[in-house]
Amino acid sequence: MNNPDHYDHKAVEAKWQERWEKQRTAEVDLRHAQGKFYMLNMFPYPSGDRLHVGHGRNYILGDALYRYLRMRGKRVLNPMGWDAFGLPAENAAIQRGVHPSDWTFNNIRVMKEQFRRWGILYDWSKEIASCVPEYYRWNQWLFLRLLEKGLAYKKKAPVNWCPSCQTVLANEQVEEGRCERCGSEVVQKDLEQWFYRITDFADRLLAGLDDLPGWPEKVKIMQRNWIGRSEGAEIDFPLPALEEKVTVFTTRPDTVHGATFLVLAPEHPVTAALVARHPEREALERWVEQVRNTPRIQREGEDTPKEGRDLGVKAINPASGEEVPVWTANYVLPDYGTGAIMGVPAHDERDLAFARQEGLPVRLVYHRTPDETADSLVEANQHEGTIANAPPFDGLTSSEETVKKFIAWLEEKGWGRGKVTYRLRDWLISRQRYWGTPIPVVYCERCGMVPVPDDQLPVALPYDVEFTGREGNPLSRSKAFVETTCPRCGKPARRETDTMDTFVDSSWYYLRYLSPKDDTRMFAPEMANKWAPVDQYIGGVEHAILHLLYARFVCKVLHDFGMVAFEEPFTNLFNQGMITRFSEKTGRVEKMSKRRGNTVSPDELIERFGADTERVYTLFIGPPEREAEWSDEAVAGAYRFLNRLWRTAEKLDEAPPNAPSDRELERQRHATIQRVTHSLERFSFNTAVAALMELSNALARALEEQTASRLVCDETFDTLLQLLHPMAPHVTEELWERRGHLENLLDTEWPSYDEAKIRRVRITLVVQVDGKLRDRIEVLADADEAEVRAAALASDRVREHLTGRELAKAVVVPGRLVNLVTRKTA
RNA sequence: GCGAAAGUGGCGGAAUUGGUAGACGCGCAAGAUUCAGGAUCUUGUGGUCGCAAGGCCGUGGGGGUUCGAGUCCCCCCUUUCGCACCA
Repeated sequence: MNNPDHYDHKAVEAKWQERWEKQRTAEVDLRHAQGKFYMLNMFPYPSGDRLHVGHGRNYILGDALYRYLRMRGKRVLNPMGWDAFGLPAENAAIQRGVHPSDWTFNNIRVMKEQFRRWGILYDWSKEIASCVPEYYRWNQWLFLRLLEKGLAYKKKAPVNWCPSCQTVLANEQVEEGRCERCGSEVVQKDLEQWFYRITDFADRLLAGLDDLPGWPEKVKIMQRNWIGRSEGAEIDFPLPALEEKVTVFTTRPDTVHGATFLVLAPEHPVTAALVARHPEREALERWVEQVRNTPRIQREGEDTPKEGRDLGVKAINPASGEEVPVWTANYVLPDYGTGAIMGVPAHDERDLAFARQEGLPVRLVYHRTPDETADSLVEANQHEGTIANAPPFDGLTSSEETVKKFIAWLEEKGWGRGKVTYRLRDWLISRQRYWGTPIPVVYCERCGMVPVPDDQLPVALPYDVEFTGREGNPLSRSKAFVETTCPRCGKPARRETDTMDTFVDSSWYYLRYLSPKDDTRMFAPEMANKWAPVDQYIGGVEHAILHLLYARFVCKVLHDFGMVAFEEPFTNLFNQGMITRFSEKTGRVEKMSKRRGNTVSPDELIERFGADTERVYTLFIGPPEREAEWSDEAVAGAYRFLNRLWRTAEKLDEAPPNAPSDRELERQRHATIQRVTHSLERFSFNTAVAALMELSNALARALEEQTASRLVCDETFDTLLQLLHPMAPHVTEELWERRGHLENLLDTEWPSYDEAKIRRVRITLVVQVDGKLRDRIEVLADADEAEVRAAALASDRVREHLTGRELAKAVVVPGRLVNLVTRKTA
């Protein structure tokens, strides 16, 4: 590249990357935490695909922030690691015959090199990978503690099974009835599975959100919805036929008198009992089976059509004393509330639809008008009116108070009790796959399930395993792994072959960075309490629920164990938006991905324009929290900008010793420092780059027109390099060095601005006619009296109202807001 | 259906939070350079009327508050995202 129009970005970038690596620029001695700032990018999964510029946005953003904070004098820890367990590694093994471990470490090598080429500074001395025994043994250790406390347990339950991935999925991993990873339709299976009791923490997870002002509102709302707290009551409906009770959950116990039927989920145990004694038993069994295997959730839009069967017995509504029929229907979910509801068609849309469809009676509790009847009901009456025919509550109107009175009454009568229900389910952590953390328990014929003792950890994955793609977990076919002895009695025993969900790995990794090599404990609490919680966490919104909820849960557990002093792992959270681009395959602008064939390779981009160009363009593309469309053409703009900067450096010595408009360039220089500083505080990198382009243009113009002095041009240029460094680290370091500065640019102090130099005064002229306010005129000018006058005089609006003589007489005081009261002569 | 965010030139987007709308960049146009293309540089670029000076219109639509509204209030429309039979 001998073209004089371009600087040699390849040489410059290689030079600085090598120097940063050699000097271990990003390494932090964790023993000193004075002025600490812990920032963290979500650690990536080392998949076989090379990172594209869409991924780059995430890391470039983090690095720019890192460099900025460092220049602000913070002691910044910015570590990186690998979320290295997971399905793709195993699939690669099946498809290509590579061992998941070898495949993963090779990918790590490749990705690490990509980070280097972006000029990203991570403290690699703290690197972790979740797939090594030194890491995952602590997953096992934590599992054992949870088991001791009853927070980990095994139960047989209907679970989501992905037939394509051959494993179960957590609720959080099912989207619209499909596997979030491969898109296959998920089926329900009854399996023995391991769970973490996250539901015990539902209230704390909910309350904790209020202490996170640094989190996007959107994420907090999503978590609140996911936890789905609702207050109401459980009510027992006697079922004489079975000599037991059916308990329902409702948020509207005040409508209990209007319950004209019960509906049980098809999965409800009482359903099974009633089906068994039903005359049409076989037909009903077939129907139940079919409902259970049909996903409840429709693709989009409408609800699944309601379908139900009369189970042929009556229950007793305790409030009204009436007999009500007991049904089972597909619109009642088995795992919410008690899996059974009271049907109150008058006051619930769904119950009304079902009652109308099946010809079930409707009974009003609340009346909006005295003559309102059940037949006149067009749609369910949700919240309005006055109670009638529901002694002893007649005359009450719908309110929280009324609900409380009903609950108290139900409790007094022994018919029910107040109850809070959550949508949140326990976290299903078992996976029937090889490439994950083995669950450390063994099964002994004599002792049953026995936890592996701490001193036998880690339970390591065997390397020598066959990956055939046949059904079942490859781990269960490894004799060397499965066959063991009982730690309690020494008799032959079998190991658990389920492995843990990879979200277990990522639920506490931020703590491991703080003592990555400690082989005596999960992490060092004294370090954790010095450096954690994470001050700034950066990652995609796709983790708004899964990862972030689990990490918050585990943090609270560790807090309860006395291992950390805090309850929330991430103080500030930033979700960067996705990069999109037109896809030839789909014909639409979509998220950049290999599958859609719309990726842009940073390797080629860096080859042609350099990493700094990609960085500047990526940060300039738009507000980082929003989605942005990649433009192949617009990249050139960033490239031109950097080259112009390079050329400007060569012209600096042409500036004259003295020049007329120093003041204007000075003003702009200080204003730019202010703008860039404020922009970076708000993650507004796009406007920061714009401000720097403006300053760069102004400097180039001043040099061209010889209007600013050498001294001011030099100062302006140095400031430009400093402010630009977080965005374009290589080229700025190179220019900085060439200008004879001895210290690395990254280690310089962020420039400060002089408010007095940049102040523009806003002057408000109040125009009064005969003592009455007529108009108020604002004039913007530099903080100089003469200029204020000139600006005021130049204002058309002023001329409309005031004569020149009046203005000349007026006293102008420089300041933030100045009133210039005068009177208009008619 | 519920919840949240957002609608500004041909495009991505600015607007010191009520004070010169369209910064910065892309694209486009003209010119310079070049055998040519590309690259680079300079100038121009919201719409409209005008030779020009300048005028008028203009931030999804309609009202309102204000000397002044992209910004505040009310009513609509559209788009995106999240949740969705949660009783």
